[in-house]
Amino acid sequence: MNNVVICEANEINLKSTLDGGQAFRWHGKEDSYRGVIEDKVYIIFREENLINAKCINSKIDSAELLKIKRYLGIDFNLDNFKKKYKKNEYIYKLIKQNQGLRILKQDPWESIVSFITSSVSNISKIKKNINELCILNGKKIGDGEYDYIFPNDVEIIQIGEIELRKIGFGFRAPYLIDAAMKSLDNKINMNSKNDKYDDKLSELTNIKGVGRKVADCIMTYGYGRRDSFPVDRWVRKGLIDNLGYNPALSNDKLSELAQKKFKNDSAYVQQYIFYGEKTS
DNA sequence: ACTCAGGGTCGAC
DNA sequence: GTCGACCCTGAG
Repeated sequence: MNNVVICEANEINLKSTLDGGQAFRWHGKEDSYRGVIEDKVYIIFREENLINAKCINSKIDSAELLKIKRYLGIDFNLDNFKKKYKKNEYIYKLIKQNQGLRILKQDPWESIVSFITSSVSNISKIKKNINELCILNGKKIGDGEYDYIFPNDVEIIQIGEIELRKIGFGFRAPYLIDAAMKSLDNKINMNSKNDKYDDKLSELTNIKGVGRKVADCIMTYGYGRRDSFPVDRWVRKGLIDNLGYNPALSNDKLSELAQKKFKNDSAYVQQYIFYGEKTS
């Protein structure tokens, strides 16, 4: 189990990034988290002023180091982003307060399942649902409580709506089955990079249980898009209370307007508003 | 024991 | 565009 250095400690805040509501399978606290990326278990931790990673399944070579960095979104230049919003008092304050908060690049399928699950739920319940789903699927890859591979579309169909309801997915259970069927039928492109936003939006909102908000989350965290602006109740509050948006507007309309204003910074601006409003 | 709300969406009007 | 229904769970 070799340690590899990911970056300097001030480049990424592990707590807000790994356990702040964009991913639901990282367990730990403050400076050390354990979780699964694809089919391997990693521990990502701070030591002195460096962020390190180790893998319990195999040695981390240079290709795998790149994979981890890509997952953690280390390539995004937070300094430039911060400078750009120096004149926006509210956004600048949030960026300073939450230095090192990054957007992860997760697996599209896992994001689809996770954010369908997130509807009218809360982070602790989403984590509970998602982890029980992985445990039920049973592909264990380590000695830890949560060391399981995420179920694919076929496996979710095999588990079935009844079992999903039994482990607490509630009305979201049939939505997950619908998503799995569409994935299996190749109705969802898992590799799309340069799709037009509106095309990707309609592809995703075709899935039952996926409206604009959930689709925006999937595009942000699963497809690595930066032009999507998910608006939930927290982001709504931030936009209205602090950026002067009209409280009469729907979340969908707010998302559309914010996206127009922030363009390719949309995802990051949203992330800082979400985290800031939720933790204040 | 009872109410309330949590990273919304669906279907019917 | 508006409105009730939808499952479950932890907090107060």
